[in-house]
Amino acid sequence: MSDKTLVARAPSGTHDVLWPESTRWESLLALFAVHVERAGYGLAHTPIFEDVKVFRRGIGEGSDVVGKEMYEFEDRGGRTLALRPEGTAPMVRAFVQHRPPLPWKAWYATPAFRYERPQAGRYRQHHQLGVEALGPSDADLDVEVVALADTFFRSLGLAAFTLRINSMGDDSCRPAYLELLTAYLAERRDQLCDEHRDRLEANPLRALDCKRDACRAATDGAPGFAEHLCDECDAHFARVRQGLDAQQVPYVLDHRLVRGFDYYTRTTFEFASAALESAQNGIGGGGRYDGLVEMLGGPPTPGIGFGMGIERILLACDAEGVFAVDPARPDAFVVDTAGGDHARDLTAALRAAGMSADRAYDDRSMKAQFKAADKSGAAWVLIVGPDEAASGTVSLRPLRGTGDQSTVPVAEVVDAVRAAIRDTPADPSAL
RNA sequence: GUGGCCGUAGCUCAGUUGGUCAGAGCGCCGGGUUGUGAUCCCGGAGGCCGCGGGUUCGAACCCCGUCGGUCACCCCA
Repeated sequence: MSDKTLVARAPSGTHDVLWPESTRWESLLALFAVHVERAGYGLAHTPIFEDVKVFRRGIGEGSDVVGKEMYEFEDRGGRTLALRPEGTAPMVRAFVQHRPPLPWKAWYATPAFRYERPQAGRYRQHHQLGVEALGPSDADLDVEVVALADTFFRSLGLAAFTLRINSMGDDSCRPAYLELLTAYLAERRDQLCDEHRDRLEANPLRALDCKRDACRAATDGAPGFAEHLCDECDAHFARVRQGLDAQQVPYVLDHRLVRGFDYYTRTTFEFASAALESAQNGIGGGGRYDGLVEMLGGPPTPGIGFGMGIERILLACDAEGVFAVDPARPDAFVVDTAGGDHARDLTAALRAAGMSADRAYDDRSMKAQFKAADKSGAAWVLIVGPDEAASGTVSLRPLRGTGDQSTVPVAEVVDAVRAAIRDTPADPSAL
């Protein structure tokens, strides 16, 4: 393989986001920020790598993410670190380290790394938006978090998605339920698929969300966690459902919903897009993790949060034909066939006055410069040819919409463009 | 990590049973006489057919490997 093909290619499972797609990302981030900050969540940045123990303890040694998907490495000082595979554990680590006042409500936007076989909607570096709320065990906080995700998706225009929720109980009711489930599955051990027959004792919950027909049949009548919660968890879950109903957030109860991380307790939920053909249709998910802060060395502190995948959200938007973002168009484009001084100085003057301006380079023909102006989507073209240069003027011509070309003295150009923009409809494409 | 499919110009793709098969559309660049774009017309640049090896007189077309993509599984955003 030549050096060229070896180097000029993003690593497998990673991808570049260039303009104009990056404009969509920016918009998505901005919308998310406004959405969650309105609910009191503040932005937090944490390192993209952490001591590997942060993930091992929180997510769980037995999980696939920790067991076989982490980008783990040793730094020059001999520390064992890992690129973050998800956003919650690092945020909780930051909470434990700084102990901000409760309740602590924070949001994040971060890359996440998992060594998996790439396919559409599944990348080795993908990007997540999420929130975490620490402190209250109040079920209304669960409702707030879930509803925040739901309304965010809808604000993008997404409609073809479903929300599934379940309760994973807590320390006081999970052992008994696991025993019940294990006993039930043990009686049907022969019906389970190979994999889950082997994992029955280690993690019986996994069999519940197995997609193979054998397992599905065997688990169809299995006891659901929601029916075997302790009184406290049962009341909590009831309050959550009541709140979602009141907020008119559609959901379905799914006792098969088992999330992959060990830290989840009580409420868990997942959003899946029905518009995505791929098996990678999960666009967001999360849950309560009342024991995680302690696992990472902090005081007993309940918490809940969600994470959503930017790439998958955008794929879902494409599939539904929503959330198209128009790239920015410059206010003015300077066409200069009189040497280039005016293109250089006029764009600078316009930018200094707070307007956006662009130009062509390399002394191209007038036709070429006009083509460039058109492609840029500029609202106005400022023309400086030999005539204007000689008379100290600039011709101002609307590129979209109606209006005649006019000529103004160079000294008045900035003001003239400012006035012209003010009178131009905000949406040029509407013309 | 396991298995199926795929990999031709910037993009979307054609390329008959291996022998003018290196092409089209879009995009890009230039031109259509004297300074005005998005339409139209003409012309041009651009690809060692992912990469490496093999079979053959000869391979984009066959075989092997490798890299990448894609689909399913696993798991998840």
